[in-house]
Amino acid sequence: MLTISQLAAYVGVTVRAVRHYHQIGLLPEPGRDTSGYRRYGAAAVVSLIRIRILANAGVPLSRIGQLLEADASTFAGAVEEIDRQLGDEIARLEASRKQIAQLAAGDRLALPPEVITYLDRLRDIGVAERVVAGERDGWILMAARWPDRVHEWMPGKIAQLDDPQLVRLYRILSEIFESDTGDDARLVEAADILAGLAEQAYRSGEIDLGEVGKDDLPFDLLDALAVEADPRVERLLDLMRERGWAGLARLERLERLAKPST
Amino acid sequence: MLTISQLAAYVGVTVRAVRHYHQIGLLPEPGRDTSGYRRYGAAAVVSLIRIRILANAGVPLSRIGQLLEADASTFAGAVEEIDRQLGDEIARLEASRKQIAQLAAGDRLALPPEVITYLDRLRDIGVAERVVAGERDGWILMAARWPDRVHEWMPGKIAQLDDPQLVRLYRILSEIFESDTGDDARLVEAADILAGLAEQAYRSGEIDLGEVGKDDLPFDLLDALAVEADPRVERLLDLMRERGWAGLARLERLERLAKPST
DNA sequence: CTTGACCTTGACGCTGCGTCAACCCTCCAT
DNA sequence: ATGGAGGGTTGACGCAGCGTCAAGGTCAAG
Repeated sequence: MLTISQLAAYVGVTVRAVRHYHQIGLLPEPGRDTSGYRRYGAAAVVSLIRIRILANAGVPLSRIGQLLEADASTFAGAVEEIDRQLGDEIARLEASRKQIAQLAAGDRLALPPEVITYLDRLRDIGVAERVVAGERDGWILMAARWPDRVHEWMPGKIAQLDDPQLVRLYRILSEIFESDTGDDARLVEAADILAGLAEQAYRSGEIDLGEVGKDDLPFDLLDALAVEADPRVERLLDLMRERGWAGLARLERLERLAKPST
Repeated sequence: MLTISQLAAYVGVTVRAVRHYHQIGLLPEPGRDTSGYRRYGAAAVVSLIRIRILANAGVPLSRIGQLLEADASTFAGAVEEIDRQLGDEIARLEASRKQIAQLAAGDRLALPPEVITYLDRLRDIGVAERVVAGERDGWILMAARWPDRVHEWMPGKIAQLDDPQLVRLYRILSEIFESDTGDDARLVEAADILAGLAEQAYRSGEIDLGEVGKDDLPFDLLDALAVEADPRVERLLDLMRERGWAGLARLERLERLAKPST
């Protein structure tokens, strides 16, 4: 008769595992000797080995009990199902691996490569890192809402960076948000340029976003994100409203001019 | 400002997950409104998205916090390590899949194919299913102790089945253990044949097991297994001892004849 | 008799949440 | 004003498969 540690050693499992199998009813509790120690016979060794064979094959403990008493066809069916589950699990992990490889390659953000390109172009133009980081977070929001559309938009966005007006705008914004002073004249200047660009886009019809434009939340979030990053953006929003435009990430023409808010 | 369910819906996670991230300090607790509800700004949305990007890539939650604040090289190193871990996990699962495929193919026991062949030969010879099952369990014990040696032994074992004496022995044992009567004459007959075979093997030197023979435990287990399967085996052991042999699975010559035990 | 190795039960820890439970808040229709 | 639906809150258990103390009782050897 074997003690629990001898049993465990023969089969190559831990004592704790054996006791666990007792707890869940997978391996029957053996008789005890006078001092209360568990004593195992050879049949228990065989049972434990068969349990481990299935467990090593990835069968969940909760199913091993049934499998050990199943007839051949039930067994085959169960094995097939477990194989499918293992396959799914492997597929999930391999998908994870691809994801993480992209993380390592990209700007460590898993943004589409076009967006990375766009952000790098901004840096080239001389845009401040804080502003680039804001843009990056904005595109994270966009990519989360419309993962498949973002790469359609980026060529247009990159092309827009050839517009000298836009470049000037970004540079002024960089100056503002890099300094800690509240230089209102600069903000007014930015608002004027932005309003001009909006007017131009509006007339050329570019501003039509299709059904994307109907979902307000992402654009509200983008504006809120900018305000959270720097409260002076609130003032910029006011200035835009004075000029007949609501919002910032998505500019909308106001029907009647709003009074400047207090 | 968003409620927790709006935040969760935007990012595509459950409310419970968001609260979990608060609990483990991965996502900072936001401010509360007058009624105690959590209220989230846009920055929280971005944080949550970034958390999910890493989590979907298989990064454990406990490491995501560090990763989000890591510089580029730290990040790259960590990503590499996580990729290795994912690779290990995938390898483990694929090993499991192979195992389970073998289970489905074999006698649903993961015994080496030679053993399956041997057991089938026993059935062909007319050995009772109970006895075959006993042999099977015995080989499970052997395969657990010497997984690499079993297939070396099987050709010899299979060849032995051509010996008419051995076939007769198996048939007598089948008769004995299929009936519920204690037919002692049959047991004596079996013991005589077995002793004869042992004598023959001993003289031809076949009985030398090398270093395998030095490990008593597996052979003790085999004998115990037989006794547990049918107590009449105890009588068989006695009969063998009377004939100068100890054990059953591995027969050893006794120096001086033991008195028959009571 | 002591020491060290082994046995016992009981209980918490890990991962990433799912799922009650029991209760409070808000808004809308009646 | 009220009631009900559909939010929100904390607290706690459950899941898989054991690892790892804790706080003892037991056994074999020196």
